[in-house]
Amino acid sequence: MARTIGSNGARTAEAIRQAGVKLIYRHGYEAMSLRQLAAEVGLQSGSLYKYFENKQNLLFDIVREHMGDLLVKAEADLDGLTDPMARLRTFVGFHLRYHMTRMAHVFIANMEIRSLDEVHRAEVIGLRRRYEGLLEDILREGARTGVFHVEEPRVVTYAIISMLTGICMWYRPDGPLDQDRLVEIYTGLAVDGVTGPASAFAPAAQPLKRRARG
Amino acid sequence: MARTIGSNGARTAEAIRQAGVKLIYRHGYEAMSLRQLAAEVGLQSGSLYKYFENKQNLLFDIVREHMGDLLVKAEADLDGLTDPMARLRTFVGFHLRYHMTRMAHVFIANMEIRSLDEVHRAEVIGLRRRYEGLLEDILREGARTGVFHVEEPRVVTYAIISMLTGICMWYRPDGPLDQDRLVEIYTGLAVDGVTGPASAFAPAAQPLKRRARG
DNA sequence: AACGGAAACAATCAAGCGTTCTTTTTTATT
DNA sequence: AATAAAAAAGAACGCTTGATTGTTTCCGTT
Repeated sequence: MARTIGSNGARTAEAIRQAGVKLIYRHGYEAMSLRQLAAEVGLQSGSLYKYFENKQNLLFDIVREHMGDLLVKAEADLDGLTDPMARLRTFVGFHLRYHMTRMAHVFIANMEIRSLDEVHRAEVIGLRRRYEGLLEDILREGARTGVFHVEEPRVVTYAIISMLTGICMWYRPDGPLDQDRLVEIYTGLAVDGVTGPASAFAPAAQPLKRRARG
Repeated sequence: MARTIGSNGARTAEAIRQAGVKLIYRHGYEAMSLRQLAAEVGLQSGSLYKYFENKQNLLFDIVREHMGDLLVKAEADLDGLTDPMARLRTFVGFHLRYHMTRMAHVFIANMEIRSLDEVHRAEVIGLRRRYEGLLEDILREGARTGVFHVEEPRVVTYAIISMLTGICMWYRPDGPLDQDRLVEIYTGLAVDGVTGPASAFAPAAQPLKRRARG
């Protein structure tokens, strides 16, 4: 056999992409072999090289497209909103919904950055930094106008994004709580976290019996 | 050559452990080869098998010990405290400090669970569940006594733990903020998040221009 | 109907993998 | 000093890996 009946380059390319996401999500980039990937799509491993330069580039393509998509869509959602509180709520809602519907992509983009070579990694990290910058700017503006009590916007940005992204680790579409409810809960946590009184003070020493010894 | 001068089993075992953590952290479990690990310790790859049964068991030993340690030390820190607020602050402080001083272990334990075979994974997940249960119980008790406004303790547990654990992704000991300051910030976020008003209501529809389309 | 390019197969390569086994050297014990 | 045990070397194993190449078949266009 050689070219198979009904074969179509565009369709195969998309199938490889999807299978790649699935397998990298499940086994990790290094652990996924190209023969495994080829079998998933119904090809021989050598045929994959019609669709990417090498294994590394497959990963890079997937991750970069994801990060670019995330950034563009977040900016679009925030576009036109000026009130920091509205922007924060929008950001939280967007981030959560995006992550709940693309868990595999998100997981890969966050976890396999280390598997990218230096050049590719730098580009992806740049995109991520721009994305984080969206939230950081919101927090700075809210702090400036006094709506938020945030002394360290950078740290709080990391904290909130970690909190939201963590939903990828356990969310299941058929779980007891639907997406809207989860967005409510997380939005409440984020809003309370940046508006609450505790972060406005330098708190007294914690009532610890003893410190963590770890 | 065979046995090298000054060689000592206990010391080598510890060196292998440490090098294993370092390499798995840096490259991932699958990507770390035993020849790489052996070279790091100054051995031949075959000699490693005096110290573990196989590669899988090395990972399991590292992860299980970490999770067990985390659980035991958290329980010790919380021991004797009854006030939910004090317990929450203690938990947050413990978790953060532990994660700031053992970033590699934590990262491995969280990320390489999927690389464990079924039996080992089940045991590790059980330990993790017990650890999460500590916080969940704190939240439930606080909600019962009315100090906390938490409707979904399970979800909020995941949210807080993700937020805290995320510090492993960026914390550097030589950064501008010291551990105490970071504990303050994160504790403020957590406390405000569970005591603030927003989570007490079913919030109105978000002021979104449009929903995330991801 | 014929042709050129697209699509996939099939075979191959060197390198590296985890693992096992035997041998050699060092250390500790008597 | 002799001996047993510990520690590591080193060679070998069967396999799989990512990657390359040449060939064959199908398809869309003219």
